[in-house]
Amino acid sequence: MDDLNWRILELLQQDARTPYSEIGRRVGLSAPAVAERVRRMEDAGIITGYRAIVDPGKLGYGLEVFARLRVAGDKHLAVRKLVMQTPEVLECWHVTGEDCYFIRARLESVGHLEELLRRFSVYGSTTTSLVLSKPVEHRVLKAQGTESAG
Amino acid sequence: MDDLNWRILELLQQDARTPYSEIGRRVGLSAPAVAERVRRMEDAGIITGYRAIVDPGKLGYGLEVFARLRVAGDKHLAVRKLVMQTPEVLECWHVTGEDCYFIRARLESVGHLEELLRRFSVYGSTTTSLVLSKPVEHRVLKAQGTESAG
DNA sequence: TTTGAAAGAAGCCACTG
DNA sequence: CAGTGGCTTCTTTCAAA
Repeated sequence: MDDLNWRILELLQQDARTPYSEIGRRVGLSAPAVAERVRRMEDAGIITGYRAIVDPGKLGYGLEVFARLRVAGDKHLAVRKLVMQTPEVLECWHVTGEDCYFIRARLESVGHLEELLRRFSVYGSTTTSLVLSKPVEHRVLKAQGTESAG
Repeated sequence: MDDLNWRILELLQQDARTPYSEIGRRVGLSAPAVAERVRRMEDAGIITGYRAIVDPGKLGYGLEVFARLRVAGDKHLAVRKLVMQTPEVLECWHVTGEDCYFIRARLESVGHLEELLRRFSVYGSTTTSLVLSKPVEHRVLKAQGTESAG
């Protein structure tokens, strides 16, 4: 991971569809050279994929919530299965602390939320927070100080 | 948002670089027709961008944490400014409940975490959870039931 | 890593249902 | 009015140096 790779990575994080030719123009490399560097970062697992970002609010999911779930010791497998099978759950983290699972979900309505919480409360107590706004949404990962990885 | 648009959206969420010709093949449309539908979803704000997904762990940021921040009434602007200026913060949500801000950050070490928490504790008390694993990481948003938006 | 040639994809247009 | 097919331009890929 030299400086050129970081700059390529920044550009692709901002717009995954930037043509290699334009990336090359900006970082001072030919298109095939950029393609080769990207291929290597993919192979190394540094770049794990390319995604279109959609706005759930525009698709009928106006409610975003965090539900923190406090789970009894032997229910973990069941919880994992439930979150994986629940399409409303956009992300789920297993974390340390009293609340074992952080669940971020997108819902159509408050009724929809109540239904979701009922499904989860089988496995423990939930603490729910509505998302009001997002001061930081998709931070682009940049090189900080002197980096080396591999 | 008809069924075709949803299928196009699913494919682009899975791989933002899927060629329109291949999307067309899969949904039964010509490439220009797909391009036109994508353009309209972009214009409508349904698709907000395309991003390369990177693995911070492969780039020296082995620690992922949630820090919940409880903030006094008049410190909100300062907190927003701080999270926006802090590169370690990947996402930040302003939420309802006792903890006003949920902060997801990527760090190099425990020492790095301590330093980050010190910066935030100026504005309130923090509750930190280490991320152990992610049962759900990037859920693809799909049509549920009968959808209509616009 | 670069260059140059070939394959492929995207954008533009007139035309069709 | 959305979709198709052909054409042009740009991009990617592969070979060779």
